[in-house]
Amino acid sequence: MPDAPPTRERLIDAAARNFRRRGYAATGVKAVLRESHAPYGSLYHHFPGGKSDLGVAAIERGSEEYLELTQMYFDDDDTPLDVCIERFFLGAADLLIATDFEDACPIATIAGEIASTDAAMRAAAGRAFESWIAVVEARLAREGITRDTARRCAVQLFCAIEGAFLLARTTRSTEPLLAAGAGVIAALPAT
Amino acid sequence: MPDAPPTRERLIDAAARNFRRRGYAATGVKAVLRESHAPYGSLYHHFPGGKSDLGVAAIERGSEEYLELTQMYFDDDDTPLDVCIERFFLGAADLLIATDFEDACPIATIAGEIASTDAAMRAAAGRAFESWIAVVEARLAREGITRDTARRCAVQLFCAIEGAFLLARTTRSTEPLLAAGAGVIAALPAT
DNA sequence: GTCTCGCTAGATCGATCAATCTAGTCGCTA
DNA sequence: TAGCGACTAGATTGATCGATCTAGCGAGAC
Repeated sequence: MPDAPPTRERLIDAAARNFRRRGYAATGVKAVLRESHAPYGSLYHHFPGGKSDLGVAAIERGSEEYLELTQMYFDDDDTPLDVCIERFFLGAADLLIATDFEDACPIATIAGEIASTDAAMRAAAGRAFESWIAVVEARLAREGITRDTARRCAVQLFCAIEGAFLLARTTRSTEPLLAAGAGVIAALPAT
Repeated sequence: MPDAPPTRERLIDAAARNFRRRGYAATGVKAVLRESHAPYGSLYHHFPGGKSDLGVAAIERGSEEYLELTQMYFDDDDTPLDVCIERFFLGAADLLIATDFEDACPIATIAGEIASTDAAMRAAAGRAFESWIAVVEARLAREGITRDTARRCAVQLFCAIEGAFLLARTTRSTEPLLAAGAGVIAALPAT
């Protein structure tokens, strides 16, 4: 494997994109293969567990992407907390507009589908949420907010944005993202 | 159409249950037919548009169910608003526990799957959310909260609970529901 | 050189998919 | 009782599903 984007990466890319937009069950492995210009053999070489393994990899890929995005917004302690939150939700709204309400959370659609049916994928999605929450929780702690409250506010923030993504994609409006962001800021403990 | 629970109702029941838990794409019409003890002919007689028509009906069924639930919590003006909200989220947590994290929002899983692929179902899900929001918005208005703020808080509440449902099912924990509920109460305008 | 092995390649498999089809049953009206 | 429309019944269709299979490529080891 010299340098170019290798087959395994192309497979995960195509899978993640399709799973996020169309859903896990609705996306056939053949479509993923076609998009990534890979044959059957490659898929089952890199992912012996088949579609489910590919799903886990796609979730982990999305998890890392969104973790970096979250860090970008919340690890900058020079920006006031409420501004970080506002920008986080506004950025999400911009992304939705830019992709015609197709790309929102990279793992939400999959997570909803397989929460009750695939333990491995469910666990991967759970780890993703926890890693994102940890970033915001740490920032809140740095603001001097107590441990329990920081945790609660961080969890609340991701509940708010995930729900807002769902309502926004469903109603084709960014209103939910704006309302949810404002709500999270309003619920911060008084400093 | 006389009175008894006819085939059409059994079809919608089975479809709604399966779509909500396993997802729309992952549920075959054959499974729905089997569970509702109905033959192919009946499905395409009652739902000429096939699976998609059945999906719309399942969303509308779920929409009505959850509308009634929301009204049960928020139309009682004798109970203080924050208590209504707390009970709403606690009730959701109880439901998740009781169903081993299978039954949450009746339309969330479907909505996430088809938001970018099926206009009719997406519109039905959008109408559902709007109808639920209207109930809470009206209650907030009755509390003397200004029109804009009432709307924002109502939207925020459903963002919070939908996101909390997703995180709760994914992490198999009711913590997100408790955190989200507390957040919505904390974000209410001071009275 | 030639052997090995990571990887590509795609034909092929049985199962299952949503949907269509013809046939038949039942209750109502005339 | 004859006829009609609403509904049930399920065999069948072609497409597509995820997965397995054998075959071969190409670069490094020795």
